[in-house]
Amino acid sequence: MPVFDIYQRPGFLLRRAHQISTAIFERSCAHLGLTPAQYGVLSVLAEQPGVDQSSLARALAFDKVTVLRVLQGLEAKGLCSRGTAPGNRRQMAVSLTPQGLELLSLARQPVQQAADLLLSPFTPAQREQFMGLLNTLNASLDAQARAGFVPVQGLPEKAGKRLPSA
Amino acid sequence: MPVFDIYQRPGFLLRRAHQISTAIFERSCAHLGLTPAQYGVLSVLAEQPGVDQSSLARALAFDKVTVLRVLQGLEAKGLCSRGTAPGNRRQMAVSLTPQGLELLSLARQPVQQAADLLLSPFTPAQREQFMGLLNTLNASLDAQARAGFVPVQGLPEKAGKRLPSA
DNA sequence: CTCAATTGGTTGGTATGCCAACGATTATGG
DNA sequence: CCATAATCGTTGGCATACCAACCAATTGAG
Repeated sequence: MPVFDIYQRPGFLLRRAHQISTAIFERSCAHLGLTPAQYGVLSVLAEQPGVDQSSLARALAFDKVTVLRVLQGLEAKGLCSRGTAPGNRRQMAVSLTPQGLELLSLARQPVQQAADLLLSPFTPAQREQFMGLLNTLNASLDAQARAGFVPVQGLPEKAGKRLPSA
Repeated sequence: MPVFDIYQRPGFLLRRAHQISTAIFERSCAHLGLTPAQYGVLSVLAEQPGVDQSSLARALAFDKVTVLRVLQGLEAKGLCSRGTAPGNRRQMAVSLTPQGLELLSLARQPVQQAADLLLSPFTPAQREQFMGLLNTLNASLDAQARAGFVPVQGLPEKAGKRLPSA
């Protein structure tokens, strides 16, 4: 009789790893009151000022409702602002406020520390393997996810091809 | 400037992989109306009839409130039953109903198919690597998680031999 | 150009994952 | 033995992740 089989299901291991990951992130950024989702939104806003909510959701593979709620939270804290997009009255143009940009810069270090801690059980070679395997899984099974993913800036490659590099 | 850096944060990749994993699981078990969390609870209940809710939570690394809510859902569907534990009036003894056991047996196949699909992007060697890396990460960073994890029955050779009170 | 299909944002609902706090009960230490 | 600790279940609240449905606006087909 091996170990209780649920403990060797890939889904269970992924759930636990994700649970650990968010705990580490939130502890690193506790002094900033920043969650992983909020950090992701701020990052995209810094890269694409004025994006609409649907594009923002796709850039992070979030549900559009989730993006709406995260934005409402950020807006209440004065970190971003929303307004009807010029040229398309059904879109909302979202941008960082100066405070949002400031907070994002303050977050860089703790976010990096969180990532380092998360990978700390691995050797450098294992880190490469780990990231590579996750990228492979995510790219291959992209279509299985319910939330669409259209990476920002990468000149969305439709299916497969990554690393724009040029 | 490489790819937008958030896309290479391990936390982001883990989040996406977990998102894909749950989507696959729920699609596989949609005809049974079973979520990953519910399947986990049913599995532990089958292994440890009469467990209390806190032990159940620890066996799955769930928050005790999450376990409570999942159990309320399962109870409403007639899949488990709860009652004051004999010998300890503050504990709830939880057990599977015959329907719960039946549903669990019906779930085995789709759950296995979900796991196979999740690992389908990998070669057999990569599957070993992937599971191994996740196990290493989870074991090493166990203390970072907010929800405690006490595996059931597994005789885990990692830190802290548990072996419940006989 | 007009009507149908699609898209963008919102609302409301369910499920998971946390926290803080509470009463009840049990376990511990003096 | 008794006062205090810790534990168990519960409630309420917040954040993420979905779905379904809706309306307003835009896009496309004929």
